Amino acid sequence: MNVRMLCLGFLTFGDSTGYEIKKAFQERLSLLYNAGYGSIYPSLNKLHEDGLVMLREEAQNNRPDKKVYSITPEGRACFETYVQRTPGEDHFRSEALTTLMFSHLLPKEHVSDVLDLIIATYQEKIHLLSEDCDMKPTPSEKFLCGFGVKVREAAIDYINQNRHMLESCAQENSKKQTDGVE
Amino acid sequence: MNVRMLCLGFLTFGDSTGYEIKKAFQERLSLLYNAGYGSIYPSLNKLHEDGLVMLREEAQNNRPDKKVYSITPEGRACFETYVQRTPGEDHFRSEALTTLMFSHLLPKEHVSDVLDLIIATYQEKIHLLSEDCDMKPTPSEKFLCGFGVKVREAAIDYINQNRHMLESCAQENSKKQTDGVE
DNA sequence: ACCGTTATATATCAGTCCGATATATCCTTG
DNA sequence: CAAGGATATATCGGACTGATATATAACGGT
Repeated sequence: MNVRMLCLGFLTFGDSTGYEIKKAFQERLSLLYNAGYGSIYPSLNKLHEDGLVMLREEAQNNRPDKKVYSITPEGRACFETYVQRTPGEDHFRSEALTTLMFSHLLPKEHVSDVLDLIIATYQEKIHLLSEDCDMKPTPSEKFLCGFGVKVREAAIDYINQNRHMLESCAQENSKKQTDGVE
Repeated sequence: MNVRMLCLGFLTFGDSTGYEIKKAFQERLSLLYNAGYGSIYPSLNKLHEDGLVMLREEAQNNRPDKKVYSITPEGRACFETYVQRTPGEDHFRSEALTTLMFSHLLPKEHVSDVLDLIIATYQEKIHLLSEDCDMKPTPSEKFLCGFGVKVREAAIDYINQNRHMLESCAQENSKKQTDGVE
């Protein structure tokens, strides 16, 4: 599932510009997948080349022409086939948790700070998602929203219950200067 | 946190070859980060150019020379500074859940199949992690292992409790051929 | 009135990453 | 004795990220 296919997917909901597709990624899919202009505009060009979308340019006063894309029958068929394939595996990447794999090199304080940061970040995300959840237009988005909340709640619980495992193997000496015992 | 820095990080545990670093990614960090040879070998070259690692080549019978890398004092200093930065945000990407954002285009059966697949995949991962957890050498890795289990358990619970939200908005008509009502 | 920020709207580019592929040999398993 | 997996290197195309560039309108604050 690459950005190209997801652009095509968003166009099944209706005509759209690159700019609007970017917003759709952010508002509807950012929990699972995100894409920037650097991926979206080239994707739309490629889809147009391949005849999977059509393009009409709308002139605007003192702004770049709006390029409105719409999906063609071939594009729709292509996406429907694609979306019925067996999906690949999930990927999770966390810089914060990765950092904690090197607890043996870190002052104890920093380990605690990173854990607190993770919890705070998750909590804020939970807060945002909980507010949004009811307003989401489709059941799919409500489902996803709830998913994001539940998983983060479980993560916070786990961290609170097990953080001592990491904090106890970090370096005791927090000061690197003028404490010279070594 | 890119592959280059993580290679440097693994070398704080001891000297290693590119091949062994690949294994370390897989065995110790694959829950959070994964890297292939296509990233690792160029990273090691760059680190060597920058004087952050040293290289000694060990000749072997009928095999490519083993290139054993070791971290230099500059490399160690660089990594310790790097690892104390405030870490960036987590990223989660799921092709399966992304697929489900397009439930309105999918036959009901397929939605159920994808949900079952997600659960089965998570359950298998939980099984593997549970077995491995006790054998992990460092507290950091035990912590992470448990994290992977808990989060997936929460995900499975959520999916089982809420899957009807997705299944009810999928297309009823499962057969696309020779059922021609439309 | 002015200034900073956000929103609209396009596009490109360097750096980075992923997955596949290539090469070569040894060891294990059926 | 063949097939497949482990050891060990390396490269390449395609894809993605984040930053940057270009313009202008609208809005709020001082």
